[in-house]
Amino acid sequence: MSTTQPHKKTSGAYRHGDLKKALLGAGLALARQGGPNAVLLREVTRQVGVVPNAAYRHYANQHDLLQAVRSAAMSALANAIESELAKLPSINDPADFARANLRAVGMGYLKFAQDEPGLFLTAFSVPDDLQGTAVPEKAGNSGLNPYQLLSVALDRLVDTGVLPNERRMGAEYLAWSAVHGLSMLFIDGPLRQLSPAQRQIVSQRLLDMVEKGLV
Amino acid sequence: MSTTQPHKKTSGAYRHGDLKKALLGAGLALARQGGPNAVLLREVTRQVGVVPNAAYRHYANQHDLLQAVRSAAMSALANAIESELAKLPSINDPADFARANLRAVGMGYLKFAQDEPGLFLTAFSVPDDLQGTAVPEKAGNSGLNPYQLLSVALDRLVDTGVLPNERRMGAEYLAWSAVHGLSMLFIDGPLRQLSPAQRQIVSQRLLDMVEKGLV
DNA sequence: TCTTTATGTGAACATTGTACACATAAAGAT
DNA sequence: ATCTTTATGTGTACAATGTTCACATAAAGA
Repeated sequence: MSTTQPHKKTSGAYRHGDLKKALLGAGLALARQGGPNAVLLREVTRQVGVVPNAAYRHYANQHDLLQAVRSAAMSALANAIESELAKLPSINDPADFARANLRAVGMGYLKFAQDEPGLFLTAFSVPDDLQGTAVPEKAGNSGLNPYQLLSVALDRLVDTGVLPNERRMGAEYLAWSAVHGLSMLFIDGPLRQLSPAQRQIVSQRLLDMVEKGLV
Repeated sequence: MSTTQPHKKTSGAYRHGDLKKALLGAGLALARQGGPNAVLLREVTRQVGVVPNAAYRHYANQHDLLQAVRSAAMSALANAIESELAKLPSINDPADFARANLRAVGMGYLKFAQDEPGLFLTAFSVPDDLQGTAVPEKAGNSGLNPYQLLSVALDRLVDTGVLPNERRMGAEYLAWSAVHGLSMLFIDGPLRQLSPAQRQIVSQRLLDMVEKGLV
Protein backbone atom coordinates (compact mmCIF):
# COMPACT_ATOMS: atom_id res chain seq x y z
CA MET A 1 0.00 0.00 0.00
CA SER A 2 2.40 2.62 -1.10
CA THR A 3 2.59 2.86 -4.84
CA THR A 4 -0.29 4.75 -6.44
CA GLN A 5 -3.45 4.54 -4.40
CA PRO A 6 -5.74 7.55 -4.82
CA HIS A 7 -5.53 9.86 -1.86
CA LYS A 8 -8.65 11.22 -0.24
CA LYS A 9 -8.06 14.92 0.24
CA THR A 10 -4.95 15.17 2.36
CA SER A 11 -2.77 17.69 0.68
CA GLY A 12 -3.73 17.35 -2.94
CA ALA A 13 -6.03 14.93 -4.74
CA TYR A 14 -4.16 15.51 -7.91
CA ARG A 15 -4.88 13.27 -10.85
CA HIS A 16 -8.52 12.94 -10.18
CA GLY A 17 -8.74 9.90 -12.38
CA ASP A 18 -11.32 11.01 -14.86
CA LEU A 19 -12.32 14.51 -13.97
CA LYS A 20 -13.86 15.17 -17.34
CA LYS A 21 -16.40 12.42 -16.87
CA ALA A 22 -17.02 13.44 -13.29
CA LEU A 23 -17.76 17.00 -14.36
CA LEU A 24 -20.10 15.79 -17.04
CA GLY A 25 -21.89 13.59 -14.55
CA ALA A 26 -22.37 16.41 -12.09
CA GLY A 27 -23.54 18.67 -14.89
CA LEU A 28 -26.07 16.07 -15.95
CA ALA A 29 -27.36 15.76 -12.41
CA LEU A 30 -27.84 19.50 -12.20
CA ALA A 31 -29.56 19.62 -15.57
CA ARG A 32 -31.82 16.82 -14.44
CA GLN A 33 -33.14 18.86 -11.56
CA GLY A 34 -33.04 22.42 -12.80
CA GLY A 35 -32.78 22.34 -16.56
CA PRO A 36 -30.03 23.95 -18.62
CA ASN A 37 -29.85 27.11 -16.52
CA ALA A 38 -28.86 25.08 -13.50
CA VAL A 39 -25.63 23.91 -15.10
CA LEU A 40 -23.30 26.43 -13.52
CA LEU A 41 -19.61 25.85 -13.95
CA ARG A 42 -18.79 26.70 -10.36
CA GLU A 43 -21.53 24.52 -8.97
CA VAL A 44 -20.41 21.61 -11.10
CA THR A 45 -16.85 21.82 -9.87
CA ARG A 46 -18.08 22.29 -6.33
CA GLN A 47 -19.98 19.04 -6.46
CA VAL A 48 -16.98 17.19 -7.78
CA GLY A 49 -14.87 18.73 -5.04
CA VAL A 50 -12.46 20.57 -7.21
CA VAL A 51 -11.53 24.17 -7.81
CA PRO A 52 -13.53 26.01 -10.52
CA ASN A 53 -10.60 26.44 -12.87
CA ALA A 54 -9.96 22.73 -13.01
CA ALA A 55 -12.86 22.50 -15.43
CA TYR A 56 -10.96 24.56 -17.98
CA ARG A 57 -8.50 21.77 -18.52
CA HIS A 58 -11.30 19.65 -19.93
CA TYR A 59 -13.84 22.11 -21.31
CA ALA A 60 -13.09 25.35 -23.08
CA ASN A 61 -15.71 27.25 -21.10
CA GLN A 62 -19.14 26.92 -19.56
CA HIS A 63 -20.75 26.88 -22.97
CA ASP A 64 -18.63 23.94 -23.97
CA LEU A 65 -19.48 22.04 -20.82
CA LEU A 66 -23.16 22.71 -21.30
CA GLN A 67 -22.87 21.46 -24.83
CA ALA A 68 -21.48 18.19 -23.53
CA VAL A 69 -24.35 17.93 -21.08
CA ARG A 70 -26.76 18.58 -23.93
CA SER A 71 -25.27 15.74 -25.91
CA ALA A 72 -25.53 13.42 -22.94
CA ALA A 73 -29.15 14.41 -22.40
CA MET A 74 -29.87 13.69 -26.03
CA SER A 75 -28.31 10.27 -25.62
CA ALA A 76 -30.52 9.65 -22.63
CA LEU A 77 -33.54 10.45 -24.76
CA ALA A 78 -32.33 8.05 -27.43
CA ASN A 79 -31.91 5.36 -24.81
CA ALA A 80 -35.42 5.94 -23.51
CA ILE A 81 -36.81 5.50 -26.99
CA GLU A 82 -34.78 2.37 -27.54
CA SER A 83 -35.95 0.94 -24.27
CA GLU A 84 -39.53 1.53 -25.38
CA LEU A 85 -38.80 -0.19 -28.66
CA ALA A 86 -37.33 -3.13 -26.80
CA LYS A 87 -40.62 -3.64 -24.96
CA LEU A 88 -42.49 -4.27 -28.19
CA PRO A 89 -44.07 -7.72 -28.38
CA SER A 90 -43.42 -9.74 -31.50
CA ILE A 91 -45.97 -8.90 -34.16
CA ASN A 92 -46.44 -11.05 -37.18
CA ASP A 93 -47.89 -8.69 -39.72
CA PRO A 94 -45.02 -6.48 -40.86
CA ALA A 95 -47.34 -3.52 -41.48
CA ASP A 96 -48.73 -3.75 -37.97
CA PHE A 97 -45.24 -4.09 -36.63
CA ALA A 98 -44.18 -0.96 -38.47
CA ARG A 99 -47.10 0.94 -37.00
CA ALA A 100 -46.33 -0.28 -33.52
CA ASN A 101 -42.75 0.72 -34.09
CA LEU A 102 -43.68 4.31 -34.80
CA ARG A 103 -45.94 4.43 -31.77
CA ALA A 104 -43.16 3.11 -29.58
CA VAL A 105 -40.82 5.84 -30.74
CA GLY A 106 -43.45 8.44 -30.00
CA MET A 107 -44.26 6.96 -26.63
CA GLY A 108 -40.64 6.76 -25.59
CA TYR A 109 -40.22 10.39 -26.56
CA LEU A 110 -43.29 11.53 -24.65
CA LYS A 111 -42.48 9.45 -21.59
CA PHE A 112 -38.97 10.79 -21.39
CA ALA A 113 -40.18 14.37 -21.64
CA GLN A 114 -42.45 13.79 -18.66
CA ASP A 115 -40.12 11.64 -16.59
CA GLU A 116 -37.07 13.81 -17.15
CA PRO A 117 -38.22 17.31 -17.99
CA GLY A 118 -34.90 18.81 -16.93
CA LEU A 119 -32.93 16.60 -19.28
CA PHE A 120 -35.45 17.02 -22.06
CA LEU A 121 -35.30 20.79 -21.86
CA THR A 122 -31.55 20.65 -21.69
CA ALA A 123 -31.32 18.45 -24.75
CA PHE A 124 -33.33 20.96 -26.76
CA SER A 125 -32.21 24.12 -25.07
CA VAL A 126 -31.20 26.91 -27.36
CA PRO A 127 -27.66 28.15 -26.85
CA ASP A 128 -27.25 31.73 -25.79
CA ASP A 129 -26.26 33.00 -29.18
CA LEU A 130 -29.57 31.79 -30.63
CA GLN A 131 -27.66 30.02 -33.37
CA GLY A 132 -26.21 26.79 -32.05
CA THR A 133 -26.94 23.09 -31.96
CA ALA A 134 -27.87 22.03 -35.45
CA VAL A 135 -28.38 18.30 -35.67
CA PRO A 136 -27.48 16.33 -32.57
CA GLU A 137 -24.80 13.84 -33.50
CA LYS A 138 -24.74 12.14 -30.16
CA ALA A 139 -26.35 8.75 -30.20
CA GLY A 140 -27.90 6.24 -27.81
CA ASN A 141 -26.81 2.69 -27.13
CA SER A 142 -27.63 1.52 -30.62
CA GLY A 143 -25.66 4.37 -32.13
CA LEU A 144 -28.74 6.16 -33.40
CA ASN A 145 -30.00 9.52 -32.20
CA PRO A 146 -33.70 10.24 -31.68
CA TYR A 147 -34.13 11.65 -35.15
CA GLN A 148 -32.61 8.60 -36.72
CA LEU A 149 -34.77 6.32 -34.63
CA LEU A 150 -37.84 8.07 -35.97
CA SER A 151 -36.44 7.85 -39.44
CA VAL A 152 -35.97 4.10 -39.14
CA ALA A 153 -39.55 3.70 -37.98
CA LEU A 154 -40.77 5.62 -41.00
CA ASP A 155 -38.60 3.52 -43.27
CA ARG A 156 -40.42 0.47 -42.03
CA LEU A 157 -43.76 2.10 -42.77
CA VAL A 158 -42.68 2.90 -46.30
CA ASP A 159 -41.21 -0.56 -46.86
CA THR A 160 -44.39 -2.26 -45.76
CA GLY A 161 -46.48 -0.03 -47.98
CA VAL A 162 -48.32 1.68 -45.16
CA LEU A 163 -46.87 5.06 -46.01
CA PRO A 164 -46.57 6.24 -49.62
CA ASN A 165 -43.06 7.30 -50.37
CA GLU A 166 -44.11 10.74 -51.60
CA ARG A 167 -45.55 11.53 -48.22
CA ARG A 168 -42.61 10.31 -46.28
CA MET A 169 -40.99 13.65 -45.70
CA GLY A 170 -44.17 15.42 -44.73
CA ALA A 171 -45.03 12.55 -42.43
CA GLU A 172 -41.68 12.84 -40.76
CA TYR A 173 -42.27 16.48 -40.00
CA LEU A 174 -45.78 15.88 -38.77
CA ALA A 175 -44.90 13.00 -36.48
CA TRP A 176 -41.90 14.74 -35.11
CA SER A 177 -43.52 18.12 -34.64
CA ALA A 178 -46.59 16.67 -33.00
CA VAL A 179 -44.65 14.57 -30.51
CA HIS A 180 -42.11 17.24 -29.77
CA GLY A 181 -44.78 19.89 -29.45
CA LEU A 182 -46.89 17.83 -27.09
CA SER A 183 -43.82 17.14 -25.00
CA MET A 184 -43.17 20.83 -24.65
CA LEU A 185 -46.77 21.54 -23.81
CA PHE A 186 -46.69 18.89 -21.11
CA ILE A 187 -43.62 20.43 -19.54
CA ASP A 188 -44.13 24.10 -20.07
CA GLY A 189 -47.52 24.89 -21.50
CA PRO A 190 -51.04 24.71 -20.19
CA LEU A 191 -51.12 20.92 -20.34
CA ARG A 192 -48.93 20.73 -17.29
CA GLN A 193 -51.89 20.46 -14.98
CA LEU A 194 -53.03 17.18 -16.50
CA SER A 195 -52.62 14.10 -14.36
CA PRO A 196 -50.31 11.35 -15.58
CA ALA A 197 -53.34 9.28 -16.49
CA GLN A 198 -54.82 12.08 -18.55
CA ARG A 199 -51.51 12.64 -20.21
CA GLN A 200 -51.37 9.01 -21.14
CA ILE A 201 -54.75 9.30 -22.85
CA VAL A 202 -53.82 12.49 -24.62
CA SER A 203 -50.60 10.91 -25.80
CA GLN A 204 -52.44 7.92 -27.19
CA ARG A 205 -54.91 10.13 -29.00
CA LEU A 206 -52.16 12.22 -30.48
CA LEU A 207 -50.43 9.17 -31.82
CA ASP A 208 -53.72 7.94 -33.22
CA MET A 209 -54.17 11.15 -35.13
CA VAL A 210 -50.62 11.15 -36.35
CA GLU A 211 -51.16 7.66 -37.69
CA LYS A 212 -54.35 8.84 -39.34
CA GLY A 213 -52.58 11.81 -40.81
CA LEU A 214 -50.05 9.57 -42.48
CA VAL A 215 -52.46 7.57 -44.60
CA MET B 1 -40.89 76.62 -20.56
CA SER B 2 -40.69 76.29 -16.89
CA THR B 3 -43.42 74.13 -15.45
CA THR B 4 -42.82 70.42 -15.88
CA GLN B 5 -40.79 69.67 -18.97
CA PRO B 6 -38.69 66.51 -18.71
CA HIS B 7 -35.03 67.30 -18.21
CA LYS B 8 -32.40 65.64 -20.29
CA LYS B 9 -29.76 64.43 -17.89
CA THR B 10 -28.49 67.51 -16.14
CA SER B 11 -28.47 66.69 -12.49
CA GLY B 12 -31.31 64.25 -12.15
CA ALA B 13 -33.88 63.05 -14.63
CA TYR B 14 -36.12 62.19 -11.78
CA ARG B 15 -39.67 61.21 -12.59
CA HIS B 16 -38.83 59.39 -15.74
CA GLY B 17 -42.42 59.56 -16.86
CA ASP B 18 -43.18 55.92 -17.31
CA LEU B 19 -40.10 54.01 -16.38
CA LYS B 20 -41.95 50.74 -16.02
CA LYS B 21 -43.01 50.78 -19.64
CA ALA B 22 -39.59 51.91 -20.76
CA LEU B 23 -37.96 49.01 -18.94
CA LEU B 24 -40.41 46.59 -20.46
CA GLY B 25 -39.70 47.99 -23.90
CA ALA B 26 -35.97 47.65 -23.50
CA GLY B 27 -36.41 44.13 -22.18
CA LEU B 28 -38.51 43.23 -25.17
CA ALA B 29 -35.89 44.60 -27.53
CA LEU B 30 -33.24 42.49 -25.84
CA ALA B 31 -35.43 39.40 -25.92
CA ARG B 32 -36.05 40.03 -29.58
CA GLN B 33 -32.38 39.78 -30.39
CA GLY B 34 -31.04 37.33 -27.90
CA GLY B 35 -33.92 35.39 -26.46
CA PRO B 36 -34.82 35.16 -22.78
CA ASN B 37 -31.24 34.84 -21.59
CA ALA B 38 -30.43 38.26 -23.00
CA VAL B 39 -32.86 40.01 -20.70
CA LEU B 40 -30.40 41.12 -18.06
CA LEU B 41 -31.64 43.55 -15.48
CA ARG B 42 -28.55 45.70 -15.59
CA GLU B 43 -28.51 45.85 -19.37
CA VAL B 44 -32.15 46.82 -19.45
CA THR B 45 -31.62 49.70 -17.06
CA ARG B 46 -28.50 50.72 -18.94
CA GLN B 47 -30.45 51.07 -22.16
CA VAL B 48 -33.07 53.18 -20.49
CA GLY B 49 -30.34 55.31 -18.99
CA VAL B 50 -31.13 54.68 -15.39
CA VAL B 51 -29.35 53.12 -12.47
CA PRO B 52 -29.89 49.35 -12.00
CA ASN B 53 -31.77 49.69 -8.77
CA ALA B 54 -34.41 51.90 -10.29
CA ALA B 55 -35.92 48.76 -11.77
CA TYR B 56 -36.75 47.47 -8.32
CA ARG B 57 -39.34 50.20 -7.85
CA HIS B 58 -41.35 48.64 -10.67
CA TYR B 59 -40.42 44.97 -10.71
CA ALA B 60 -39.75 42.78 -7.73
CA ASN B 61 -36.66 41.25 -9.30
CA GLN B 62 -35.21 40.08 -12.58
CA HIS B 63 -37.55 37.13 -12.65
CA ASP B 64 -40.52 39.42 -12.39
CA LEU B 65 -39.26 41.65 -15.17
CA LEU B 66 -38.63 38.67 -17.40
CA GLN B 67 -42.14 37.48 -16.68
CA ALA B 68 -43.49 40.78 -17.92
CA VAL B 69 -41.39 40.46 -21.06
CA ARG B 70 -42.75 36.96 -21.53
CA SER B 71 -46.29 38.24 -21.37
CA ALA B 72 -45.53 40.95 -23.88
CA ALA B 73 -43.95 38.43 -26.22
CA MET B 74 -47.04 36.26 -25.91
CA SER B 75 -49.16 39.25 -26.84
CA ALA B 76 -46.99 39.85 -29.87
CA LEU B 77 -47.64 36.28 -30.95
CA ALA B 78 -51.36 36.77 -30.50
CA ASN B 79 -51.20 39.91 -32.60
CA ALA B 80 -49.32 38.09 -35.34
CA ILE B 81 -52.03 35.45 -35.45
CA GLU B 82 -54.77 38.04 -35.51
CA SER B 83 -53.06 39.87 -38.32
CA GLU B 84 -52.98 36.63 -40.29
CA LEU B 85 -56.66 36.11 -39.60
CA ALA B 86 -57.39 39.62 -40.80
CA LYS B 87 -55.84 38.80 -44.17
CA LEU B 88 -58.40 36.08 -44.83
CA PRO B 89 -60.54 36.72 -47.90
CA SER B 90 -64.25 36.40 -47.49
CA ILE B 91 -65.35 32.82 -48.02
CA ASN B 92 -68.94 31.90 -48.58
CA ASP B 93 -69.08 28.30 -47.45
CA PRO B 94 -68.93 28.37 -43.65
CA ALA B 95 -67.15 25.02 -43.50
CA ASP B 96 -64.46 26.24 -45.87
CA PHE B 97 -64.21 29.42 -43.91
CA ALA B 98 -63.74 27.47 -40.70
CA ARG B 99 -60.96 25.45 -42.30
CA ALA B 100 -59.26 28.56 -43.63
CA ASN B 101 -59.56 30.03 -40.18
CA LEU B 102 -57.63 27.19 -38.61
CA ARG B 103 -54.96 27.39 -41.27
CA ALA B 104 -54.58 31.10 -40.68
CA VAL B 105 -54.02 30.55 -36.99
CA GLY B 106 -51.40 27.94 -37.73
CA MET B 107 -49.72 30.09 -40.34
CA GLY B 108 -49.60 33.12 -38.09
CA TYR B 109 -48.05 30.99 -35.39
CA LEU B 110 -45.43 29.52 -37.69
CA LYS B 111 -44.60 32.83 -39.31
CA PHE B 112 -44.11 34.53 -35.99
CA ALA B 113 -41.80 31.79 -34.79
CA GLN B 114 -39.61 32.31 -37.84
CA ASP B 115 -39.79 36.08 -38.01
CA GLU B 116 -39.25 36.62 -34.29
CA PRO B 117 -37.44 33.61 -32.89
CA GLY B 118 -36.17 35.59 -29.94
CA LEU B 119 -39.64 36.66 -28.90
CA PHE B 120 -41.08 33.24 -29.60
CA LEU B 121 -38.51 31.52 -27.42
CA THR B 122 -39.03 34.10 -24.73
CA ALA B 123 -42.77 33.62 -24.77
CA PHE B 124 -42.35 29.91 -24.19
CA SER B 125 -39.19 29.99 -22.15
CA VAL B 126 -39.21 27.89 -19.05
CA PRO B 127 -38.60 29.82 -15.84
CA ASP B 128 -35.55 28.88 -13.88
CA ASP B 129 -37.44 26.95 -11.26
CA LEU B 130 -38.81 24.59 -13.90
CA GLN B 131 -42.30 25.15 -12.55
CA GLY B 132 -43.59 28.50 -13.72
CA THR B 133 -45.78 29.98 -16.42
CA ALA B 134 -48.94 27.92 -16.53
CA VAL B 135 -51.47 29.41 -18.91
CA PRO B 136 -50.56 32.74 -20.43
CA GLU B 137 -53.26 35.21 -19.50
CA LYS B 138 -51.88 38.02 -21.58
CA ALA B 139 -53.86 38.69 -24.70
CA GLY B 140 -53.46 40.33 -28.08
CA ASN B 141 -55.37 43.24 -29.50
CA SER B 142 -58.63 41.34 -29.59
CA GLY B 143 -58.22 40.31 -25.98
CA LEU B 144 -57.56 36.66 -26.82
CA ASN B 145 -54.33 34.81 -26.27
CA PRO B 146 -52.93 32.37 -28.83
CA TYR B 147 -54.55 29.39 -27.17
CA GLN B 148 -57.93 31.04 -27.21
CA LEU B 149 -57.52 32.00 -30.85
CA LEU B 150 -56.94 28.36 -31.70
CA SER B 151 -59.92 27.41 -29.60
CA VAL B 152 -62.16 29.79 -31.46
CA ALA B 153 -61.00 28.37 -34.76
CA LEU B 154 -61.86 24.88 -33.56
CA ASP B 155 -65.23 26.05 -32.34
CA ARG B 156 -66.02 27.14 -35.85
CA LEU B 157 -65.00 23.74 -37.18
CA VAL B 158 -67.30 22.03 -34.73
CA ASP B 159 -70.16 24.41 -35.39
CA THR B 160 -69.97 23.85 -39.12
CA GLY B 161 -69.89 20.11 -38.66
CA VAL B 162 -66.38 19.66 -40.04
CA LEU B 163 -65.07 18.37 -36.75
CA PRO B 164 -67.06 15.91 -34.63
CA ASN B 165 -67.45 17.20 -31.12
CA GLU B 166 -66.01 14.08 -29.53
CA ARG B 167 -62.74 14.66 -31.34
CA ARG B 168 -62.52 18.29 -30.48
CA MET B 169 -60.15 17.96 -27.57
CA GLY B 170 -57.82 15.54 -29.30
CA ALA B 171 -57.85 17.78 -32.35
CA GLU B 172 -56.89 20.74 -30.24
CA TYR B 173 -53.87 18.93 -28.89
CA LEU B 174 -52.83 17.67 -32.28
CA ALA B 175 -53.12 21.01 -34.03
CA TRP B 176 -51.40 22.84 -31.28
CA SER B 177 -48.64 20.32 -30.74
CA ALA B 178 -47.89 20.03 -34.41
CA VAL B 179 -47.66 23.74 -35.00
CA HIS B 180 -45.76 24.44 -31.83
CA GLY B 181 -43.41 21.55 -32.43
CA LEU B 182 -42.67 22.57 -36.00
CA SER B 183 -41.99 26.09 -34.80
CA MET B 184 -39.45 24.83 -32.33
CA LEU B 185 -37.83 22.63 -34.92
CA PHE B 186 -37.53 25.58 -37.28
CA ILE B 187 -35.81 27.65 -34.65
CA ASP B 188 -33.75 25.14 -32.80
CA GLY B 189 -33.84 21.74 -34.39
CA PRO B 190 -32.43 20.30 -37.57
CA LEU B 191 -34.99 22.09 -39.73
CA ARG B 192 -33.16 25.32 -39.25
CA GLN B 193 -31.17 24.86 -42.42
CA LEU B 194 -34.25 24.96 -44.60
CA SER B 195 -34.70 28.02 -46.76
CA PRO B 196 -37.74 30.22 -46.18
CA ALA B 197 -39.32 28.81 -49.31
CA GLN B 198 -38.82 25.25 -48.12
CA ARG B 199 -40.19 26.16 -44.75
CA GLN B 200 -43.25 27.57 -46.38
CA ILE B 201 -43.85 24.28 -48.18
CA VAL B 202 -43.24 22.24 -45.06
CA SER B 203 -45.64 24.46 -43.14
CA GLN B 204 -48.34 24.01 -45.74
CA ARG B 205 -47.90 20.26 -45.73
CA LEU B 206 -48.04 20.11 -41.98
CA LEU B 207 -51.29 22.04 -41.95
CA ASP B 208 -52.63 19.75 -44.65
CA MET B 209 -51.93 16.74 -42.51
CA VAL B 210 -53.35 18.33 -39.42
CA GLU B 211 -56.54 19.01 -41.35
CA LYS B 212 -56.55 15.42 -42.51
CA GLY B 213 -55.99 14.20 -39.00
CA LEU B 214 -59.04 16.03 -37.78
CA VAL B 215 -61.55 14.32 -39.99
C1' DT C 1 -45.50 75.70 4.26
C1' DC C 2 -44.77 71.26 6.23
C1' DT C 3 -45.20 66.36 5.84
C1' DT C 4 -45.67 62.29 3.55
C1' DT C 5 -45.05 59.34 -0.27
C1' DA C 6 -43.20 57.81 -4.61
C1' DT C 7 -39.32 57.24 -7.23
C1' DG C 8 -34.45 57.36 -8.49
C1' DT C 9 -29.30 57.31 -6.78
C1' DG C 10 -25.00 55.51 -4.45
C1' DA C 11 -22.21 52.46 -2.21
C1' DA C 12 -21.71 47.75 -1.01
C1' DC C 13 -21.76 42.56 -1.19
C1' DA C 14 -22.18 37.70 -2.78
C1' DT C 15 -21.98 34.96 -6.84
C1' DT C 16 -20.79 33.96 -11.47
C1' DG C 17 -17.49 33.12 -15.51
C1' DT C 18 -12.83 33.53 -16.72
C1' DA C 19 -7.68 34.77 -17.19
C1' DC C 20 -3.15 34.53 -15.28
C1' DA C 21 0.63 32.71 -12.79
C1' DC C 22 2.00 28.85 -10.04
C1' DA C 23 2.32 23.95 -8.09
C1' DT C 24 2.56 19.20 -8.55
C1' DA C 25 2.13 14.66 -10.40
C1' DA C 26 2.97 11.60 -14.21
C1' DA C 27 5.53 10.31 -18.39
C1' DG C 28 9.75 10.45 -21.41
C1' DA C 29 14.49 11.28 -22.42
C1' DT C 30 19.22 11.00 -21.35
C1' DA D 1 18.47 7.17 -11.64
C1' DT D 2 18.10 11.93 -12.82
C1' DC D 3 16.44 15.58 -15.55
C1' DT D 4 13.02 17.57 -18.53
C1' DT D 5 8.70 18.02 -20.37
C1' DT D 6 3.85 17.75 -20.27
C1' DA D 7 -0.67 17.27 -18.19
C1' DT D 8 -3.56 18.55 -14.72
C1' DG D 9 -5.17 20.90 -10.55
C1' DT D 10 -4.59 25.27 -7.28
C1' DG D 11 -4.67 30.33 -5.99
C1' DT D 12 -5.28 34.93 -6.80
C1' DA D 13 -7.59 38.31 -9.22
C1' DC D 14 -11.03 40.84 -12.00
C1' DA D 15 -15.23 42.17 -14.49
C1' DA D 16 -20.17 41.54 -14.62
C1' DT D 17 -24.46 40.19 -12.61
C1' DG D 18 -28.48 40.34 -9.18
C1' DT D 19 -29.74 42.31 -4.95
C1' DT D 20 -29.90 44.99 -0.41
C1' DC D 21 -29.57 49.10 2.42
C1' DA D 22 -29.27 53.77 3.30
C1' DC D 23 -29.94 58.21 1.18
C1' DA D 24 -31.69 61.99 -2.09
C1' DT D 25 -35.15 64.28 -4.45
C1' DA D 26 -39.34 65.25 -6.77
C1' DA D 27 -44.33 65.22 -6.51
C1' DA D 28 -48.64 65.21 -3.87
C1' DG D 29 -51.51 66.25 0.36
C1' DA D 30 -52.55 68.37 4.72
